[in-house]
This record gives sequence, C-alpha cells and structure tokens, in this order.
Amino acid sequence: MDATQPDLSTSARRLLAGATECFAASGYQATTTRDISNHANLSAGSLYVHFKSKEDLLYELIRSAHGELLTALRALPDPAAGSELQLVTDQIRTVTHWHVENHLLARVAQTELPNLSDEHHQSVREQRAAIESMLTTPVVTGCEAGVFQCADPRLFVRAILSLSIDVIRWYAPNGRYTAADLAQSNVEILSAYLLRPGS
Amino acid sequence: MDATQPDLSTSARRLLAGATECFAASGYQATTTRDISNHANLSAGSLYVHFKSKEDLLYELIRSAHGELLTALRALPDPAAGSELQLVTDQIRTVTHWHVENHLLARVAQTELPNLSDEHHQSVREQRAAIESMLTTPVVTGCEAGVFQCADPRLFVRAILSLSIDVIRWYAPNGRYTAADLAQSNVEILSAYLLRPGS
DNA sequence: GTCTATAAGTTGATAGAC
DNA sequence: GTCTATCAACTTATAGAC
Repeated sequence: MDATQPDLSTSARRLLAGATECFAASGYQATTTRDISNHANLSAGSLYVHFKSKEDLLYELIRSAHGELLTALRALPDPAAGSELQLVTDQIRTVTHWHVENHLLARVAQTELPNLSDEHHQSVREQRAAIESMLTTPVVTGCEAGVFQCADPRLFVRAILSLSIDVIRWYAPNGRYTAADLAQSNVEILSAYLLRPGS
Repeated sequence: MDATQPDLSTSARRLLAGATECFAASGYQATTTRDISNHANLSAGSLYVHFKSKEDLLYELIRSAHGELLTALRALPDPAAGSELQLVTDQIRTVTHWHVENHLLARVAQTELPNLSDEHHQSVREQRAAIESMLTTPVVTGCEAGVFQCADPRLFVRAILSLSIDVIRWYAPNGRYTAADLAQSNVEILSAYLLRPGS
C-alpha cells in the first residue's frame, strides 16, 4: 500500500484497524489503549510492542490517510490545455469518493489532528498543503484561460473540500446514497458555479 | 437571550464561556472539570453547584447553540409566492453567518454531540430536524413553482449545511475573510446551481 | 511477541468547613 | 456559593515471566 511502511505485522494492522473503529466511534481521547488492544484481540501491554505510544498510532493512521488521498489525486491524468474543467471535476469526484469510501479513517484524519504532537502535526500540515495546492492549480489555470469563472480560487477550493469532507459527519453505509451519488452531486453543484452565465 | 434559561448566575455564565473555549480548543473528553473551573476563576468543586455534571454543562451549550440558530432562522421574512430564492439565500447567509460569528460554540455544538447522554442527544436531534426542515421547505416549494431547479432537495440542503458548518474546522478571526465574505461566497456557489441553465 | 502485574498520575464527583 | 480535601475509579506506559 504505502512504500514508506510496507512491513506491518498482522498484529500491527489489526491494531490500526481497531484504532480506526474506536477513534471514529468515540474519539481519540475517549478511546483507551485497552479498547484498541481488545479490538485487535490482544492484551493491554502488547500495543506498545508495535507502536511507541497511543499518539504514535494515531499519527500512523492520519499520515497514511493523507498519503492515500495524495496518491489518488496524483493518479489523475493531466488536462489538455483548455480542458481544465475535466481535471477539476475529476478531483472533486476523487476527493468525495475517497472520503465516503474511507469515512471512518477520514473522520479520524479530519477531526483528531489537534491530538498529534507538534512534530507530527507539522508533518501532516505539509501533506494537507500539498493536497490544497493540487486542487488550486487547475482552478487558477482554467480561470486564466477563460474556460470557466471563479471569483476567488482559494474559497472555491475550500468549498470543494468542505463538501467532500463534511460527509464524514453524517455518512453511513446502507444509507440513501452511494459514493458515486454524492460525488456526482458535488460535481454538479460546484461546476454550476464555475460555468454560471453572467459573470 | 433564551426564555427557557433566563436566570443564570454570573458564575454559571463564566463556566459556560470557559467551557466553550476549552471544549472548542481541546475537545470535551480532553477537557477536565478543573480546566473549566479555572477558566471561570473558580475552584474545582464549584462547578457542581451550577451544573449537575460535566455532561450537563455540555448539553446546556449545545442546546442553546441550536436554539440561537433556530431563532435566527425563524426571524427571516416569509417569501412572497415565486420569490422562494430570496428566502433560500437569506437562510444560507444566516446559517453561514451564525457559524462564523459563533465559531467556537458552533464547533462544540457540531462535534461533541456523541458525548451527550441518550436523552440529551435525542432532544438535540429534534432541534436539528427542525432546522433541516426549515431549510428544505423553500427549496421544495421553489422547485415546484419552477423558480429554480434542484435534482435532490435533500442533498442540496446537505450542501447548504456542509458549506456553512465546515467553517468551524478552519475559520480563525483576523484571517483573510469576514463572515459576510464567507456568507456571500456560499450564496453565490449555491445559487449558481439552482439557477443553472440547461436543467 | 504475548501475557499479567503494577507503577505513577489524573479524573469526575462528593463532603464538610466557612 | 465558594473553598479545600478526598475518594474511588481509571489511564498510559513499563517491567518481567513465559
């Protein structure tokens, strides 16, 4: 999955999966290391064989979540000149889709940042700046090329992220909508703004 | 402010204000009752003279936050037939404005719901259903009247709430944008969808 | 690598003096 | 209504047997 951490033992992976469920359901602070260990069918002390601390485990989750989203965005094809709208809509679909499909991990990654150490928080901030930058580029380029119109690319990128990320607050599987439904809805709402007549 | 709780002592109000800051900064679980008491210049045990428990204090914050937003929405003028777009944009402005202007309290109200008791949670869910219902009505009516077009009013109302609420994740005073800026941006993005050509 | 036992500190809430 | 003192329970993390 991630070249920077290829050799996780199965116990470590079970701990990460258990922690994702616990943190997503109850929050980082309300989750005890025993909760996590039990979810992984291990006993209390065993967590510390695989992770330096509870915070270290949280960092591993948040770091890999942002890494996955970055990888998905980097896989999108570059736009031909004049077709920046295609890349923007591809990105909206990708970000929405990832947050829906990984809504538990995404909830942890988006809500538990303040519980990271300063160093870890800084490291994640860099990943987040990279994501924001990737989303901003085609919006600015498309505006300059006159392909679509956007009063403030910074606020438009915030809107992309707000609509995509906010699903973590309310999405539940087996609900009314699929990930594709939600991605399509976000694309339609946001592209209507870019293509609105009477600028 | 709120007819259902008119006689808070100044100590109680200082505790509520201190708890808002602490919960918004560190989360409900990471905040201790001593943190709250100290912020209100009181000592440990005094909190329990004014509130039955830490959870009771949280409920009071979340309940009044939702009450304030409901009151603001109810104050908007009813639309003349055919001008439902006016009410929808008024609502978008109101919801965005309230979340920006009260971003600390709003953060608590939107993120700490799972820490309420079942009874209190149910009570807040009813307030939230009332808000969602108030936002849905003019969207549906305007669609039926052909004033604007909306494929799925439920998803559109979610988009209103997502764009308005998500400011609590990143807004900071003294930043680049005012509440009016953000309200205006949300109105423009969302109304462009309702008024898009080629339905 | 897993377990049990335990250390050292913190928590929400109560009791009782003033 | 405020304070200090305190309880009982719980927390992260470590130590040492297997």
